[in-house]
Amino acid sequence: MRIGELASQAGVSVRSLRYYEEQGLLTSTRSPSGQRHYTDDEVERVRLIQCLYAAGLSSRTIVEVLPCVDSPSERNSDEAFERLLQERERISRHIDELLQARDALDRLIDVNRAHRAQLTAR
Amino acid sequence: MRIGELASQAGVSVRSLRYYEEQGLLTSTRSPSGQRHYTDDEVERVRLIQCLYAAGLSSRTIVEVLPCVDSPSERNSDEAFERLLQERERISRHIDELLQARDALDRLIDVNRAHRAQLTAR
DNA sequence: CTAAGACCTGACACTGACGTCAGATGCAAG
DNA sequence: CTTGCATCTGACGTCAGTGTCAGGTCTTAG
Repeated sequence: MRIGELASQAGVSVRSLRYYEEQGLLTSTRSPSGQRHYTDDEVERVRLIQCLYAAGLSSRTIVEVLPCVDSPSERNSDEAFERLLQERERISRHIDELLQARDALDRLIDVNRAHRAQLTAR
Repeated sequence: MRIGELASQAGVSVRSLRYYEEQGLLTSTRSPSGQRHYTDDEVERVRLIQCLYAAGLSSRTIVEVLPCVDSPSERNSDEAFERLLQERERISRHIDELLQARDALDRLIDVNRAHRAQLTAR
């Protein structure tokens, strides 16, 4: 599959895929003319990458944890595994922050609804 | 209270406070010499702003919803209220994304733990 | 009064994941 | 063959919140 196909299947831009490769998140085989080719598996990989980005991991961090994705059976990934645990915690903290913020918004919404109800009643 | 005091009480940088003012999130009274002065209430306001930033709202969005904070009783805030609801939904969706990402990490962590256990056993 | 530290404005730097453009090449269909 | 679309590399643009520096003024303790 060529880059455009992968992009549309994974729901990202072609630009992003090239960027991922540049950052070491994704590899491609090249045709003699230099065009990138991908296997079907890469679709899932790109989706995972997107998921991690959405969770606030940076390219560099994703690179650091990739050993746990690519070779969980090898021992060379102590740092990667440690990083994985760290990021899990970070995400949990972030979720807590968002829950707090949502509560704050809910309180605001309630207060405003109350005032609006009054105005309507008058 | 002057800007340094507010900064330390609210746990943000002086730079940030000036930026908030520039963006219309915060107002200050000025001493004759031009120094900013704040009331105690502003501490809470800054904390709320920080909370909203942490939830992914931009300065512009915060400006848009501020009428709901400052004058929930007035009717001029239909758009603001609408925006409030929108942002609440956005945050909820973001929380879902984070939960998904955390699940993905948890699966990775489990797989890696399993492999590690095997290695240790040998 | 004086020195140190807080404050002022204005401006440039930075980060990171892309968008976008330019100019060149590859490839499939008519 | 050609036309048109996909792809290539390389480079610059963007956005937003904040760090940081420069050069000047204000305030306060001793």
